[in-house]
Amino acid sequence: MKKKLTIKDIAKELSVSISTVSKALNDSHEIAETTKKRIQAYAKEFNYKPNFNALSLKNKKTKTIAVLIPNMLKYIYAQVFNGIEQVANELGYKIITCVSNEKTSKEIEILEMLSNGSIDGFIISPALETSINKEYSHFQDVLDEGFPIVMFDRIPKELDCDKVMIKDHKATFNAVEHLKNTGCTNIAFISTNNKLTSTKKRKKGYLKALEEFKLPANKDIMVDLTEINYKEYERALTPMLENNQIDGVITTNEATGIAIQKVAQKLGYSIPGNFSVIAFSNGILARHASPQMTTISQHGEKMGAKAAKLLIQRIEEDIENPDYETKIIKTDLVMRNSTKSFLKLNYK
Amino acid sequence: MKKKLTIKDIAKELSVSISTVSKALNDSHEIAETTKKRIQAYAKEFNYKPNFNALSLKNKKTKTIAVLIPNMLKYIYAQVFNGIEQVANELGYKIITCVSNEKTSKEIEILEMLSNGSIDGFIISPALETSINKEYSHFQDVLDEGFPIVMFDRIPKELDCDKVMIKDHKATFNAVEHLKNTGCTNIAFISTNNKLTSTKKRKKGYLKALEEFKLPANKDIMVDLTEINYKEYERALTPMLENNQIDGVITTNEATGIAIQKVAQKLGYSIPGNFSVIAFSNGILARHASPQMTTISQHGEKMGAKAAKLLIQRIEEDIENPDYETKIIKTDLVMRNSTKSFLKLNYK
DNA sequence: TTGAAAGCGCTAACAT
DNA sequence: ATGTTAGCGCTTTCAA
Repeated sequence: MKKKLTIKDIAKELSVSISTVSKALNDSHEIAETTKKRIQAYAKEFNYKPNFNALSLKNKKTKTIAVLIPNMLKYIYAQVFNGIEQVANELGYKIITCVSNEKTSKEIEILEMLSNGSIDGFIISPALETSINKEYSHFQDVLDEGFPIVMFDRIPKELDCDKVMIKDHKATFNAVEHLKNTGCTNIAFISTNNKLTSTKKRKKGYLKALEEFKLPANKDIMVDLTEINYKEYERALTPMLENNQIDGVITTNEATGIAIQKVAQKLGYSIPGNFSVIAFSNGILARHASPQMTTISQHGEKMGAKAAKLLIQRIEEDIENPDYETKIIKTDLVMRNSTKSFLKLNYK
Repeated sequence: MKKKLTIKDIAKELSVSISTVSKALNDSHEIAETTKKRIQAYAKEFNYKPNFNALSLKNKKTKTIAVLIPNMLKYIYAQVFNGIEQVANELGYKIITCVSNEKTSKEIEILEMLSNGSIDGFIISPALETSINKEYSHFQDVLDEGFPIVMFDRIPKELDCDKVMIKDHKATFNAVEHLKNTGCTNIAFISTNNKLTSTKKRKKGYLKALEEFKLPANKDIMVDLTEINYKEYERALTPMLENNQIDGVITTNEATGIAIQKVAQKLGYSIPGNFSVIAFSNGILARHASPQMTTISQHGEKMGAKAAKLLIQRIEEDIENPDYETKIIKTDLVMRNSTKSFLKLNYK
């Protein structure tokens, strides 16, 4: 790598002291206008840039945040990343992006690697393994070292830190309400990770709504697909539709929503004529499905943006034991063509 | 932020000199085994981690690479990111991820921000705006400063640097060949960014194949959808199918492939019975389409992995004017259900 | 075998 | 208005 221009070089070249150069470049009032101009002009001409590591070392601030997510290929995480990126960029922060691949061991490695002054704080959605085993000590360690963390999506309630989350139970409750309002009477629930707290909450909201609206709660039409590859979804779901009179389905992700649509169509149902589908996560699949799928939007970008704002605020206030906040992002039903329309759409 | 443990602290605590601690922690042979053990034990107990910025300042190496992509929401870029991430992680590198949002100005900003010692090198796919206007001077500036760059996907042939690319013309050529082999005789071509070099090459390969296989080349069935929102794709494509006897289509991306499938189905075609589709980019949409779509895989993860390896190699060899390499990633046809099957599948 | 000192690039308190 | 110096945390040369 080519040698970079430093203030020392400039000082020597212009026959002034290093500190004069430093002050001039920082536009200090204690430097004469003329020398300032001279120095600034030189710096500009030769494209001087203050060395990042020297500054970070001095300031004990890197203006860099770490984003730790389970998997960038999942649209929701890419959306969250996008939200974070926008805010970070606006506020002059860089992002170091890391992927846990749903492995606790990888998370530990990453936290270890980054808690050495590389970054000022973390935005994290824990790995599946971590969430299921509730192994949060590595997060706690990092918190104890004084790093601010903002958790999102899969949130350990055991950890005392800032959080950005959605109301999963409310989201499914609203989805059931909409299905009921558009005429569904036998609503199924399909999940893909029933050990995840968020999945449990989603199911809870579903059950609550069934009760509230006096709809039948039938275990045969509550299916969990954990451990089943998405290629097998259709096969796995066929019996449920064959053996039950289902007219509405809620799924905890898009791929499952698509699968159930295909199965229903194969069995002769018409969507949304006599079969409605609402899927969690307003991603790219729903928009391209046939018919386009009504979804529960978790507003990934908004989540990311909020998380980034919260984290950067914490970093910059830099106080010992702050009052941690939990921000709630409202979910929305994004109406498309897998559900009938209903005029009164103000679920709250 | 809490104060971190430094070698100075350890030195004081154990009543040895700073340099002894440094050497002990680096397992230097010039330190007595007993003192080494003592120091290492202490460091371990109190979770000492060498300060990243101090090391980077000293070594003029950050073990960090920048990834600059147009948009993380596009699956292909998320795939490339994934490939980069895996290799980088393996080789002990961090990744700073930046998004240009297809804007040249954002690219310039980002390069400016990162070329100050934050990172050791770049992996870049230029923004649309940049590619179309062939405005590459900001990349050249960074190269001139001595930063290694690996370009992928959209490649400026004007720039002298390492590159990882696919053979776009060969890819479409093979796609046409497969369609011909499975009985298609009137093959359409739909693109979405006809100003992009890669799109031009794809079209060239298509035309070349038509010629080679003596298939009709009809301008009415070569459509470009630049500037048209994906929601309008179906409407925009309907006339072409209505007014022509088309039995095969190649599209330059997945969303367009899905759209043409829907239009064809609406017009009564059966896929792949009398209508075949091959789309560029083996992403998530193709797998969930009805029918599942045959695609041209660009092997995003492989591209990313190769780019990362190449970049890190350049960083670590650190020589003035290396012989830049251009690596070619082979594309593949991923056979699904939007094309008929054909036994002899060895296109080369 | 251990330690003192210089230096990476920068800032800032403290002279001059 | 400008310069000297110490120090951020670390490595490394040189001296003891």
